[in-house]
Amino acid sequence: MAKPSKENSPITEHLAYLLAQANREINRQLELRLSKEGVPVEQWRILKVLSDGNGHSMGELAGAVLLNHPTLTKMIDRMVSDTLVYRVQDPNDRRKVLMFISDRGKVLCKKLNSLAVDQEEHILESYGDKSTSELKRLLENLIDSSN
Amino acid sequence: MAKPSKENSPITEHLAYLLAQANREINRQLELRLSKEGVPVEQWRILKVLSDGNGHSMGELAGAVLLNHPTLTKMIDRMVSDTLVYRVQDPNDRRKVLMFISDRGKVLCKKLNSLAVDQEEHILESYGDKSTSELKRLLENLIDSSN
DNA sequence: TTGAAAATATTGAATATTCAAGAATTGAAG
DNA sequence: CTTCAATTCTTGAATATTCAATATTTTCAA
Repeated sequence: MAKPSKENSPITEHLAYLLAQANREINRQLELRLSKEGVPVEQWRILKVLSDGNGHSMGELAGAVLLNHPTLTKMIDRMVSDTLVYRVQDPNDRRKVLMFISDRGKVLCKKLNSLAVDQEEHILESYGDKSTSELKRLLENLIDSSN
Repeated sequence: MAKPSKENSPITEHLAYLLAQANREINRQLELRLSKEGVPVEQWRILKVLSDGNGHSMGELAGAVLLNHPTLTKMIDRMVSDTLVYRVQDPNDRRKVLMFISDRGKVLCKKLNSLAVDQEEHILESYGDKSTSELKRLLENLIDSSN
């Protein structure tokens, strides 16, 4: 009897693959909803983080919304053109730029939040309340243990 | 006392966000290992799927390795240049192209598999055996329930 | 205080991905 | 049969992302 070796196990059994697959699917669904407002998922993330009303530096934002620094800069450029957010130089550290959400951004963010909540509720229905919260817990732990 | 409304919950509590964050982190780690052989994660996936020795059509492959069709075509072009894989027209349906792994591809795939297994073992150590298998199970269910 | 190193954000060129259109083949209805 | 729609893959142009280099400001040690 051959020993079961991980090297030969199908890709569908790798955690990295399962995460990628699940992420792709859930993200696709969310994308579909947000496209009603013509906004990519990343912009929703940005608006949501900024909607606490505080100024957030680019570096901080990049980490929070899971984007590389230059990618974020260019996305913010577009959002500034659309007057959803605006830049202010940090008075305490002039290397930094603080990002703020505009009134127009707040209005859009509300609409997007409700579309996103729609999706979460759809997941709860088909996947179950218990599984969902258990999955969230495990993901949080995984993220913590990876730092 | 204000009602706790999902619309205002921080982004870190959304399943879509947790999945994206976990995926990004685990993928980053895997990327780091595979970079030892100078191979992107997607190419490892392709080689792994093809390493069953059978021919796989482009459409089938695209689904299995989580890539859009045109993106896969261009990645396969590179891998053909590197003689890791090769194309054969499907004799039963000449619209299709069957992809096969080459001997060189097989050798590379073995090295990559062992790097990937290293990572899985590293996760098992820091995150735990039980959590990992439970997380995998939940992810599989989520994926199933999304179809 | 000054000068070198570190931190922060942006830019431009190189790469990669995506969208829409095209080419080839098959299926199937009339 | 034949023609028209559907399937499969590729291509080219438009977009987006990334890498490396740059500019600015701050920090901190000498």
